[in-house]
Amino acid sequence: MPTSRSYRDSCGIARALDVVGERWALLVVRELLLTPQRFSELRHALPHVSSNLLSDRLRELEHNGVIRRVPAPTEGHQVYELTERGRKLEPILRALGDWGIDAPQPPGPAALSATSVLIFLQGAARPGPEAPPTTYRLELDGRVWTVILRSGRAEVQPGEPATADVSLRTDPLTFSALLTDSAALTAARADGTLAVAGDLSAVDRLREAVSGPFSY
Amino acid sequence: MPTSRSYRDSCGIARALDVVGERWALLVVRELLLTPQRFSELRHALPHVSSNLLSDRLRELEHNGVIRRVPAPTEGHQVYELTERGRKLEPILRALGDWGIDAPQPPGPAALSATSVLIFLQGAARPGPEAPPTTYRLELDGRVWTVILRSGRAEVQPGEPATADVSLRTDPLTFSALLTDSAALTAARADGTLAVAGDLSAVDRLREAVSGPFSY
DNA sequence: CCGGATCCGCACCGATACTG
DNA sequence: CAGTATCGGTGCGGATCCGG
Repeated sequence: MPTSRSYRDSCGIARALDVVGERWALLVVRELLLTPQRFSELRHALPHVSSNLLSDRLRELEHNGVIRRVPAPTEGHQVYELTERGRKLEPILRALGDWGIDAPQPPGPAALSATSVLIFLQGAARPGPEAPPTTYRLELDGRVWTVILRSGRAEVQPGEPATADVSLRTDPLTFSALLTDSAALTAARADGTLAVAGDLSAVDRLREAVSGPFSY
Repeated sequence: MPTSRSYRDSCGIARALDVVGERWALLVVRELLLTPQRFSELRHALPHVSSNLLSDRLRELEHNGVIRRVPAPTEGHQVYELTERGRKLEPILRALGDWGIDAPQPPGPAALSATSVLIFLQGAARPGPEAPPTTYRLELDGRVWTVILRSGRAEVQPGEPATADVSLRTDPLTFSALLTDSAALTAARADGTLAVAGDLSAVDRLREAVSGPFSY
């Protein structure tokens, strides 16, 4: 049964928290920022949420107009996607993520979803505006993304690119390491957690775009 | 005993929620946005939080570097104030409040703190830039605030103004009504929930600054 | 296997009472 | 005034089960 408790406060902040303040709610919204996802994908992206709670949150967020449940276009199943109202949470979540970057890492093994890294990449990458556009085919957790470094920023889209300068297949954690550690590329190729094809130097440009002088 | 559970997720959003995602935490931060407050003031501003939970949250937020506990300058007691890190949550809370404005009002009687209305006023008021500055002495819940309509925005400060065009004494809910309802002024004066002295027309300018053509 | 639903134990929460 | 102590209820976490 979905939760229904309120702060009983007229303030807009409290009313917002009445809707998206319950545990896991904002992380579900985060997962839907880049593309609609199905139940099992959300479970995989948020491995520490129990299925009943995820089910409750989805129902609650749907009831409050933040997400909607739609049949997937080509297949038989259904997916969850943000409504226009839910999409308005995007700048808030980005700001919250920037604030949380300075918070200590949780102890022990921590999850990292594909959406999380890609949102970080999208927000942090500042490729030199004069650099030629570079297109990446990125396969993370079995899903394909298109990343384009172009005109001073990183564009991230779900699905296959028309053409790609380089193709990567790995997990989100390894990909995250690629973005910050110049030695991670060869290490990850060696132990098989990363498969690369195409222009290897494009990976370095990705890292430089995130950590480089254009970052700030 | 303070809560200590984590999303165990490396994403910045999740780490931010590990710090300020527990129930009531962000509302405590909201209360401290305009001025430091003491324990009893926080209890009065958040009447639905139990004292033990408030105590836990304050300890937790202090431990995580969001607030700090300092001795009040002139008196014997102590107050809670935001740290520099805590203050960085201000734009996030304002954005969240804007988002929550479109959420339904909670059913039944709802609280409204002085800080909440003043934050709303500060964010929504767009007085005409050419209008002469107006200073208000505002007494809400026994605490005095200075509000100045000047150069296209509303400045809100704790404490007594040097001089004031008008003085108001009322509760936050009534003051909120003054900001949106042109008939509320005479009604509130009639039933004694509002005491006014000085330039009455200045109250109208306050409401016009919030709802007027300069609002958007 | 996917998309949940059911069950259970516990930590968190909410309300009240109590204390220095 | 500024919390602490206590206690019942419930949201949450973890596991298992079930229909398609």
